[in-house]
Amino acid sequence: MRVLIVEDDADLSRQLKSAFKDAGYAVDIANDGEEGHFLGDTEPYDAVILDLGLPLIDGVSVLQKWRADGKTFPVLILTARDQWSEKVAGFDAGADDYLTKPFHVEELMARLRALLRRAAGHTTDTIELGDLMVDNRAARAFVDGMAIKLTSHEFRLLSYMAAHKGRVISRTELVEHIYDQDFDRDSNTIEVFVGRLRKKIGTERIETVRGLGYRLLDPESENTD
Amino acid sequence: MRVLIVEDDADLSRQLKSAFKDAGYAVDIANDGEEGHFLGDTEPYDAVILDLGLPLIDGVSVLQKWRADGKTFPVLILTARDQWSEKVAGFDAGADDYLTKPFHVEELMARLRALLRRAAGHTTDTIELGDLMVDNRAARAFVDGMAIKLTSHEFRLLSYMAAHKGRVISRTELVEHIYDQDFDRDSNTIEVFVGRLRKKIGTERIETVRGLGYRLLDPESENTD
DNA sequence: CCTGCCCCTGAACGGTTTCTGAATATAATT
DNA sequence: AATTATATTCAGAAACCGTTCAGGGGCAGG
Repeated sequence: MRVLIVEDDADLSRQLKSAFKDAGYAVDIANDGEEGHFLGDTEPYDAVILDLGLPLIDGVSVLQKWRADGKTFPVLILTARDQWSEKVAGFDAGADDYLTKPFHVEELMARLRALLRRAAGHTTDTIELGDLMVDNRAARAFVDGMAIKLTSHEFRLLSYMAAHKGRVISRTELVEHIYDQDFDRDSNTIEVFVGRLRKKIGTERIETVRGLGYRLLDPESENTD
Repeated sequence: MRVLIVEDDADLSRQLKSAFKDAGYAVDIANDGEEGHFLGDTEPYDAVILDLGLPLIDGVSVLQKWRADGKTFPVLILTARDQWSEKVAGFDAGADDYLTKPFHVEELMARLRALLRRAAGHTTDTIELGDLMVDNRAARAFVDGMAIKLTSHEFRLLSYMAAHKGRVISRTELVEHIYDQDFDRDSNTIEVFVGRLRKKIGTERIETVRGLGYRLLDPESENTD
């Protein structure tokens, strides 16, 4: 983890740098708003600690610039005591947290951990198979970046197959996973859905394994020959 | 957005509930740690405000239990002044932010907005979807710069959908997040609200995904065809 | 304290999409 | 070529959704 500290009080920044290094972070220091802005813009930090009272450019402006440029790293701002209106301004500029000076270093560390933990909570909900992408969170599928319109059962089918891509999946298994309990399956609904799905995402993507079921092909891991 | 407040001071919790309702949130109150723990475990909150000094079970324990159970909603803890060691314990138990009593309600709101915003992956209080803008801070919406008159529930609906733009949101999820506890969802109020909202912001902005729910379109990221 | 207004709720109805199941056509296997 | 498995097509049925409306409740202004 790499952290940027933008702070003009040299004593404080040195102290913080030392404490953070001990805790296992890589730390950069900027002594004024200009330098801070430049570093934040050009280096890939995991988090930033930003003093609001800075020479050259003030902290809120630096933060606004970063956010306007699409920087998303978590930012913890440091403010003087009893400046709660300033804190609110900082939040509205896109800060994720703040701390009032003076503070205990231990508390700053705890807050930083909380921010990093939170930022890491990203789990991708999408599955890609060549130029086919299945987005389970949005309940959509894309071919070549183009959204495909699928009905709810079509999507369920695709989603399940995508989660088990490359494997042969029996009709029974499909039925069990895309329908709830009571479904009277002496009908050919699965074949019908596979047909409709093929029409929408391309026939060749779903392979029929005669006597066993279907297989959704994953171009990444095909050793076809 | 639906919020849980766990606070034993009845005056304070009543005051907060009223302020939050005015700001367009659905709010539940728990008066002690036990009730708070139960509600947080069983209801899908978007955020929780948790007092650390509570009857029956203390706040830190409640939080630990939630996190151990895999609850990920953002939690803002309230502490008495100068109890910073308690705050650190709260952070390590998985809190996302804290506020020291006494505080300005306005500041609590700003912090809550920041938490919700962060949970939604945004950095500002306003969300734009083409020429539709949702301002969560002012609880207003604009189309083409013109303010739209929305009732409180219409706004809640829009706000929640905007926070999850591009994603399909089920009716159940909508009901759970725009109403507080006691609501008998054997009705079609959601459809009614969606209808009214469409009439105000334009029908085409909310896509119906049959069998799944609704999706608020984000023109920035549509490659539909 | 009362009145009027606005908003929310819940139900009914009608139109539309989607699902199902069967019939028919095509492909694979022996 | 016969047999079996899978595809395709289609129509009726079911599920789903949009709309409308009346009743009721809360809030603000009188």
